[in-house]
Amino acid sequence: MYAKVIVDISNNELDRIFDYSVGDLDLEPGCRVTVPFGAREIEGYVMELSENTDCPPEKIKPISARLDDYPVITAEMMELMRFMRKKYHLRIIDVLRLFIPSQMRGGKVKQLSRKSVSINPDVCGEQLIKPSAVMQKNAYDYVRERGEVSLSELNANCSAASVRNLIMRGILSVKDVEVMRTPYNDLSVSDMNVTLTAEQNNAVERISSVKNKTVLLHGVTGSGKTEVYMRCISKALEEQKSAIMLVPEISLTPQVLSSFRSRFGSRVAILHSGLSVGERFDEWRRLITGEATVAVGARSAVFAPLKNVGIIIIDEEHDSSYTSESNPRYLTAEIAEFRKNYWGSNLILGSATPSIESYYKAMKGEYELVEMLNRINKRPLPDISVVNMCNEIYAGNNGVFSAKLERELYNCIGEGNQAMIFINRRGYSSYVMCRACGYVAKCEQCDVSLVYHKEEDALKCHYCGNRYKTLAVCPNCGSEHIKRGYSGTEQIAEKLKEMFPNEVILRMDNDTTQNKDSHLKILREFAQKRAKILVGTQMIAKGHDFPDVTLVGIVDADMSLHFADYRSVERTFQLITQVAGRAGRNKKAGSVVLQTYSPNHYVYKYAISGDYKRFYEKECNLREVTKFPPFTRIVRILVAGESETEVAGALKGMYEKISALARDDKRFVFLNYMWAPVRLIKNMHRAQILMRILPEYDSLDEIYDIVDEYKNNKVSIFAEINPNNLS
DNA sequence: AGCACGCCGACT
DNA sequence: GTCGGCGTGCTC
Repeated sequence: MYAKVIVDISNNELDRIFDYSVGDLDLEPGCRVTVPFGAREIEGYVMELSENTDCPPEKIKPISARLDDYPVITAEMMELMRFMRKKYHLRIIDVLRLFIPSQMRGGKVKQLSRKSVSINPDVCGEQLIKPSAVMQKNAYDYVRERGEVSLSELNANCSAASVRNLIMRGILSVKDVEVMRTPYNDLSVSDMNVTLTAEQNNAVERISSVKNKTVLLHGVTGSGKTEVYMRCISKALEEQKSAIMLVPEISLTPQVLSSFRSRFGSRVAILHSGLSVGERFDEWRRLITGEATVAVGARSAVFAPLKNVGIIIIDEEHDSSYTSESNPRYLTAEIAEFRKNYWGSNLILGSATPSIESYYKAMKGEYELVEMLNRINKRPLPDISVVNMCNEIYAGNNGVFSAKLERELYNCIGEGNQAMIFINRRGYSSYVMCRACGYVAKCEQCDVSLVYHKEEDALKCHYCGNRYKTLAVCPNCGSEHIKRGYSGTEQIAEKLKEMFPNEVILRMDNDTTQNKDSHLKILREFAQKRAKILVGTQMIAKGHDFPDVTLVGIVDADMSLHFADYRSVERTFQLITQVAGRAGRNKKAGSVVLQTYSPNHYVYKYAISGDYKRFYEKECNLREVTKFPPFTRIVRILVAGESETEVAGALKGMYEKISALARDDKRFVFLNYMWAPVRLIKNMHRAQILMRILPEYDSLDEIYDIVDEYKNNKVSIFAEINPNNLS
């Protein structure tokens, strides 16, 4: 018998089966094993067992050992692997690595076990313990009264020497009991006996009345989607099925987790990056063993090793964290779709601002559309006012705040309320420039301007992370007139400090949230009202409810609008809706001040009135006319390499072959090659081919084949579909 | 990936 | 004379 093994090394040459002889090992497909490979011993996965091999017999070596007592890759995951391999053109091992906790590989984490002591029923203890051995009798009684105790507890309460003696004589028996490190186990249980609104009820009914469907749940902010999700999960559990619930990484707060814990107790397993390695491993194992049947987590939890999945939920469906940015790129919704089909369950995509692509599918009937358009308790939407920043400049105001926002800030803080100031990106107006000669500080290895970080007093490259000393004089002309910008959040925090010298101002962005839970800490501080104003990037838009926030300022709504990305308008709509939703969550009315240099852009009109449908129609029409997704697929092939000529050569070669594909048809709406917008990163020259393909040409195999042909050790090439950013 | 095998420069 | 530089080739 031969085992077809994939070795745990991510390399194109090794992305194939190696045959090993099984010997008398007990193996199944999906087992993790160790095998001799060349001169070393490595881990691998059994793909299948077969009586046949194409390999010359003298080359075949035996499997060294089986690693776990259960197959780590289930039959479903084997199929999913094949699906992803084909769809995203990934290596087998890169997909398999997504399926199991990384710390499991290489034997890094061990199962945590504890010695448990009980009375050995086969030995008559009472008679064996001499009446004089008081300490032994004590220990024996201690165990008898409790039935089973941990060895450490027993040793702490009784004489350790006597315990050892009793164990040695077999009067007490010891066994290893596995301990699960369950995160957030100490969270308080809250009562959740809420009655559903008619709309919520209708949503639950609609969802449970369909089978093997994807449901787009369009529910405005505050319409109570979470409760709907929970009811659907309950229904799945009642049918002895399991459930997967995905949320954006940033909103995996203790609040969210505790509400799931209190509803479903220990049946919930939590998977996310904040857990310790041991916790993550144990949560994963609770799922694969069936001990837990509800998986809650960020993107990667879509691979939760559950059987009999009854429902999959993707909350905030439009969120960009569902597309993996690096290495194995995949779309979470497509994975969920596969698993939904595999188990014949339902998939719910929930959002207040669905992505244009998803809503388009709902309109075409590919998805079921379920709507919840009313807020619970009929809370009014906050009042959004748009300020034209061009007028401010006319009026001589060059500051970051408009007169209106400044006035409202004073009012809000004066009345003892809280305010949030939202800014679109970090590194805003933060490049370093010499005013005498116009020199701009750039990274030595990347083709980008450096960003001044005030707290570190250093210049940093946002692409490679290199740090540089702050410039005292211009390296070009020697002038001392160097303008050091601030990052956007820093600049605003400073301005607010001037306005409110006695108030604490919190700042939250990529720089202040380097540590694991610093972002939760900042939000908690704000929730406890230890600060009146919170300044931050996207990350302040999600997660918490702050009942005392009555004012939200959006300083630069345009920033995402004029991005060179077809999704920039819908992102802006989503952002405004989400940020505005932070104001007036409670009884107090909220107001939103939105500052922009393009006040007449249609996105603001629809965002202010909260009219998603009209916005969708407008945006979708535009996409159809301009031939952007969902009416085409954008493919970007990025070539990077040390040698400029090698990069250019591969680029041209691929471009010609790809153009030839369209000789007999009109599949490309657009096809061209160019240098990447950021031409140099870490000393690697970067160039790209961009194309937009009509959806009827659904296979990208030909393009992938061309890409493979040009890959070598001089240039790295990868293809990306509908990329999120084009740097 | 990583380790072995293999063929040319500066050292006890 | 040998120690060791890292180029390329293979791993069931």
